[in-house]
Amino acid sequence: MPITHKSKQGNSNRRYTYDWPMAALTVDGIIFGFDPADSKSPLKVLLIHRGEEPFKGLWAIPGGHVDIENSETLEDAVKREVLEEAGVKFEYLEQLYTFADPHRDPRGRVVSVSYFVLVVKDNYGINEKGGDDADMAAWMSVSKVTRMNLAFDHNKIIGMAVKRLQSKVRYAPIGFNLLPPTFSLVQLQDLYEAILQRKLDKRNFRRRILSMGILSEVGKSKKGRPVNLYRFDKKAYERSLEFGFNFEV
Amino acid sequence: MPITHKSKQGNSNRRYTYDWPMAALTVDGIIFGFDPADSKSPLKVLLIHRGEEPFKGLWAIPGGHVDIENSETLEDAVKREVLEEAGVKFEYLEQLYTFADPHRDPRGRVVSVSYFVLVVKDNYGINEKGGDDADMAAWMSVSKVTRMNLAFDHNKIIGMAVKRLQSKVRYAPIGFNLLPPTFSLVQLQDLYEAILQRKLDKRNFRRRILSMGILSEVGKSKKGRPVNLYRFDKKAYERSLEFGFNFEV
DNA sequence: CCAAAAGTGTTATATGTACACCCATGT
DNA sequence: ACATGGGTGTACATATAACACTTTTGG
Repeated sequence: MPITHKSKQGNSNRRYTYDWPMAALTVDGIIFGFDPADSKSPLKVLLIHRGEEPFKGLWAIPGGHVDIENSETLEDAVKREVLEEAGVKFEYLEQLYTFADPHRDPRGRVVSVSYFVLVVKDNYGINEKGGDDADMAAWMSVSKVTRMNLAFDHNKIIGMAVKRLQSKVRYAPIGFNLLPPTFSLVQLQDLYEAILQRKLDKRNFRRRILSMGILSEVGKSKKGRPVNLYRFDKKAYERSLEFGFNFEV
Repeated sequence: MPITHKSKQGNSNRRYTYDWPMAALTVDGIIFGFDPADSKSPLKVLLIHRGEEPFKGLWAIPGGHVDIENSETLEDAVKREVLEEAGVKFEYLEQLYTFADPHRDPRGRVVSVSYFVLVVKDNYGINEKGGDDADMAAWMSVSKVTRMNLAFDHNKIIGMAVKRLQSKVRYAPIGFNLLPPTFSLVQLQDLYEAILQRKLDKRNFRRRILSMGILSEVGKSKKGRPVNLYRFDKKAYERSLEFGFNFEV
């Protein structure tokens, strides 16, 4: 039975006893970022290089145990883990799916509630410790990651997260969470093209986005040819919602 | 990182001890059924009347513990609980959301993975034990349930399930799982109107559904005026999918 | 003056939406 | 013969999709 494990520490405080075996509860955060500098595949996901077994040497989604003792919520656990393991603060968080296959972790029954996280990649302060064997964080292109062999069932998890991002970005204004507060329409379109993995018509895209009335103009860029800059106007968006408005790209 | 330790204390009952407190893992099934006999509010959800504390006397969603000892999957747990508690076999099952608020159950930390279940209501064999104090199952109108005070956080759960049903029924052919294998277009439209809570135009609805080419005619009803009967043609639907077809109502 | 990237309208086609009467049956 | 509920087509409005050139700047 997979839940049986020898104890390693002779004197650990095993103070908590139950009538039945219990599952461990963890959270995982699939952290997406957008890096315009990589014009080939700007959509990134943050992974951790595992320094320990199981799956030592493979890349994995950041995550860890929920602190039941301190009544930690799942969302707080994700925030904590993502900050600890990846040094990242995020804008947008949403529960993705719960993975609970009995054999997904060779150490025992581990239930993972996965969360879908969007960050402005500029804000990162991740631990990119060169060739070190310890845990190390890195932004990797989604297109590359989906062809890698990841730890645990993390290929499946990332696959689901990417699908969710692709579908949700089309009917909810979540993409803005991947951009700095102020952005150009070209940047926004590049973001959508990276996520949806197809080219969009420039004029149709601009007309559609602008006609929604959820962007505010905040001036022009100073360097180079003046570019119109916008910010996402959350207030205007919420006002529109009340009149049955539907965001849709 | 030790996760679980199992030990026997004495010979009588097995005790399981851990280094940290653990959360209990349960599943809940929000079971929807469609009852054309109730023309006023035909969309039903199956609830259990609680015979014990906490929340004794209130109605709740059927559910229960996952059998970790026997490496039960979450889906198997839902199937088992729903069959045990409600006597129902179902057609369609999908994970809805994981509810894990630290105080959602007064007895301790309980994480519930909820599942969204569709059944053909004719097939039921539920325990409707009159005025008994024991657990008792009943089909209740969704419109009524959303105005009742349910046990635990079950109002929230049902609210989310109804929203999911409403959105998903529009872009996936899941509604057919609430109807008998053979049905008329009028029945199908009644179903959609009950779920979406608005009237649909008869001619537009029929044209749209038939033009998808995912229904097969299987003859006419014998009693009364002849009514065209159809079945959902899953094969045809899947073939269409490969050519980029999108179900949408 | 040339390269690079931002910005801008019009037209054809497809899709969605509104709407009212006839027909077959059981009573 | 009448009440009930199933069945059917058209016209108009709106939304989508395809398409190429001009402008502004820095080098």
